[in-house]
Amino acid sequence: MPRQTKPRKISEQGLQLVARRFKVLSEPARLKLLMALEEGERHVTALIELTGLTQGNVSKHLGILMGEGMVDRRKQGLNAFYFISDPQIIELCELMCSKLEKEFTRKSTHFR
Amino acid sequence: MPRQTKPRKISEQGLQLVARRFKVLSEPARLKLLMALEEGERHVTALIELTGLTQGNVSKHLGILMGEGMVDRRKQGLNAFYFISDPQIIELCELMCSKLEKEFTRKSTHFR
DNA sequence: ATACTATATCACGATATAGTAATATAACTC
DNA sequence: GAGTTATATTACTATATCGTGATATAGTAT
Repeated sequence: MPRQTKPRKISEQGLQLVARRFKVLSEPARLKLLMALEEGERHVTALIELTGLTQGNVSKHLGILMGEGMVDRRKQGLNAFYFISDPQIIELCELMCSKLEKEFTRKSTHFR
Repeated sequence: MPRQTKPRKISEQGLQLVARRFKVLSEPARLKLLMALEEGERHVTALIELTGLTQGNVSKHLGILMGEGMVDRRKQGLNAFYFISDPQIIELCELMCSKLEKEFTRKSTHFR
């Protein structure tokens, strides 16, 4: 089957940007946080409970996610409410998940 | 705007699998290799030239890509021809690229 | 068998990143 | 202001992974 889309020409720098984005998604802790934010904004303490991560760790990873523009924050009093600022990120994760699901389902049929 | 898809429930193990897949894509060297394979199979020496990576390094990264089932190999005499075994991987990269492209294009308009 | 080529693997040093514990900051309450 | 709570930041250790150089393996040719 031939390809539908033409190969894209990407510079070294472009590749590094792409790699960095993927790297942000390559950490279970950050994926956990993104999933916890899927249903709407959450403040840090809630995220600590939802994810089981420690406070400092949550803060750090949220910082990384924010640095890449995947989440943003709204401060209100003592609380910081985080939310997903780039819904396409969730799509990417969804795609990867359904990919894996299909893959394993397919493989499992080899044993029936 | 409300979400179209329901949040997915993923176990700790599932998250780790997803993270691992993303991690494979989080390396410029491996992205370079995948891009070089986009137009069809290539043998290792060709990949060395196309990517500018060293031989050992190419072999190592191809091994990692193969370990995750993203590429596969066909041996023919002295040569090893690698090819993309999971076209969806390319889709994922495409998605990330076009995402970044749009994002930067949009940002650039803020300065006109 | 020897020599040669293509690829894979190994051992290593250097770097990056995760997690933790401790501390700093900032907003609120009294 | 003193005390308290929520979050951010810092310093540190441990681990993982990259790239490299050297070596091993396997196919080919003479």
